[in-house]
Amino acid sequence: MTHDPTTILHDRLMAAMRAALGDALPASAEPMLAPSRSPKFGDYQANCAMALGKQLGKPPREVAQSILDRLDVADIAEPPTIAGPGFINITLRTDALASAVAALDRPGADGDLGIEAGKPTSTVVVDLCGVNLAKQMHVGHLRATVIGDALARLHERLGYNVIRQNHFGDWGLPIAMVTGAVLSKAKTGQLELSRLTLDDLEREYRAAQKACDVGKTEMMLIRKFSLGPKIEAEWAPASEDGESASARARATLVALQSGEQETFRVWQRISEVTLEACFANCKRLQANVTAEATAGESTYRDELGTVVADLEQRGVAIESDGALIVKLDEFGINEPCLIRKRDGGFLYATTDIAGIRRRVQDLGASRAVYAVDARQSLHFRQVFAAARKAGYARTPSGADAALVHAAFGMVLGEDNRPFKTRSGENVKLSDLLDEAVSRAEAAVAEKNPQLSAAERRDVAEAVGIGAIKYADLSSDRIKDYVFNFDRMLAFEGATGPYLQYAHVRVSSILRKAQEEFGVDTQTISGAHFAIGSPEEKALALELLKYAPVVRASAEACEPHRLCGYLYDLASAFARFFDACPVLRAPDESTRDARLRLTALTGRVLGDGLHCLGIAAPHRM
RNA sequence: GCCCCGGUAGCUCAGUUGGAUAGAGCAGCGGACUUCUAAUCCGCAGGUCGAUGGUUCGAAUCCAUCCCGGGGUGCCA
Repeated sequence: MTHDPTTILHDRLMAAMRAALGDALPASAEPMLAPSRSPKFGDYQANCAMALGKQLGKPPREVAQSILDRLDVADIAEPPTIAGPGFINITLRTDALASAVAALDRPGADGDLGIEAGKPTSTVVVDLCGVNLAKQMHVGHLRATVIGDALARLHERLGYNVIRQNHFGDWGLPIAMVTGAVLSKAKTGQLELSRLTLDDLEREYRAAQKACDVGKTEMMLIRKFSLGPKIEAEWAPASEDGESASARARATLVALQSGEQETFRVWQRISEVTLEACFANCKRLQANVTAEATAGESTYRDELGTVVADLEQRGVAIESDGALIVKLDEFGINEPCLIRKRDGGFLYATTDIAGIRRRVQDLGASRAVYAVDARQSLHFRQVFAAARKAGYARTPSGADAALVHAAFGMVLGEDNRPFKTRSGENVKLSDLLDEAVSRAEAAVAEKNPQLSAAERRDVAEAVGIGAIKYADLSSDRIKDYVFNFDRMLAFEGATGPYLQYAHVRVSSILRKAQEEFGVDTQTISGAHFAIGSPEEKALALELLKYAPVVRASAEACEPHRLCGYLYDLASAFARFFDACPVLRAPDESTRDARLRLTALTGRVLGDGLHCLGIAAPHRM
């Protein structure tokens, strides 16, 4: 039997509504039960009477009264009251609140911390990270990695079978350009493959790209504005250089595609070097992105032809101007999805359609989430629609898989422009992490000088990385956000460190309880909850919200909801901490009750931070 | 041109299927430490929710039309 007051009150209200209104009750009617905004309105409020009053043409207060007349909640609540236009305010009985909180703490029918686990699982695929071959990770990847990993963790926590997909950009012409460049430099001994670094690769990538681009824009402008044969002739040699570089790249691509050994081996080595750095960054970010979760675009190379042929054959795709497109007017999208160029080449939409097909048909996803830049929004609308049109998004059971673009905004600098270094370069992710950690270390050294050097480093790592992650996750992901070390690492206010500090205070109390009184977690979990003070009550009510918040956060793919909740919880705990002495409580049973409340708060904070991928240290 | 996303306190942001007096944090001012780690807590002040109309018992939230900012828009990814 459940102890969750929300469930109980919901069901009782529903029953009372039926009894009061009978057949007149609209089928869609809901009690509209929600936690009250302010303690003066009770603990919960039901807002259904106003809506029902409107639908039935009766005064809302009358409707509320007739529901109350048939509402039986005496076992868990004080007598409900009607307020304002027809709000039903409900205050829980303290014994009911205590047993509800106790149920959270005791895995059972309500699950651990109120989250049911072990339900038959369905599969959710989360696209995240999205690094590119031969390129450093930068701030853009930060969001794709941090948000994607948090969404994966949220779903995992709810018992879904989660498959992460690091959609690695390791295929195509630009990739062939670097591969060709590295290959020739390796041959001449200018580069040693075994000592290849990501910095080498990035340098080669840029050089190769420049070599192919040379003269290109100039020639385009000369022709566009008809600047004459003389100027054209001046630029012709440069343009030819660019052309021949591009031709070499195309030749390399052909070699790569046909699996020519030497080229392939170099490409593999480049891939290895890139991913090694990527995994190191992810590990440091505490984002679970590994080799098993990485599926390069190259892994689709044999599927693209099949997919395109299938689409063409079934008339899903049609020819237009020599290209192959999927029209999407029926989805309200004017721009068709281009899946094959006039020259026969495939596009990134082609790969992404194949990606949906793989996720749903092969991996068995009933939900595919993409943590990708909001600028790709049209692209995903097109690709999702095209996949639906093709039937690739239909699961074996015949249901439509949910396709979700968890779009996020840009990271901005203080000037409200895209976050760049002073020289206009992308900021390397590893530099960003280094700086956050070193700033955190300075702060930790100042705040807690007793820590050993080794412990200080560990704490700084947890705090610095946690600060960046919380800052990234805590506002609505669709919005751009301004990156500011001072603000995210400021140890006051709604930050990662604040949450971690709350967790540390819990640990500290529990440690002392053990040291001073020999009270350990076993003993505590047997203690009775007694909700006395307003601070204890507020904390208890906050704890009850945890499970619904995790569910809503995962459902909407919005980690910021959990962030906001954890801040509220940490701050309810801080008020409790301030007002209610635990170890120096007036008597032993109060002490143990408070210890248990403290321990439970610590568990929820730790669990919540874990869902966000933020470390929860025991000291700081 | 068309499409998408934003606009809430000086700054950074929340705001559940429309609900009570629009909430936090920072910055400002004033309090609380022989500490369970003050990386905290309490109080004060701060608002034309971009604008105007509409829908209704009730709108930051829904509808319409504008304004401002950002992004995207058929052969790059």
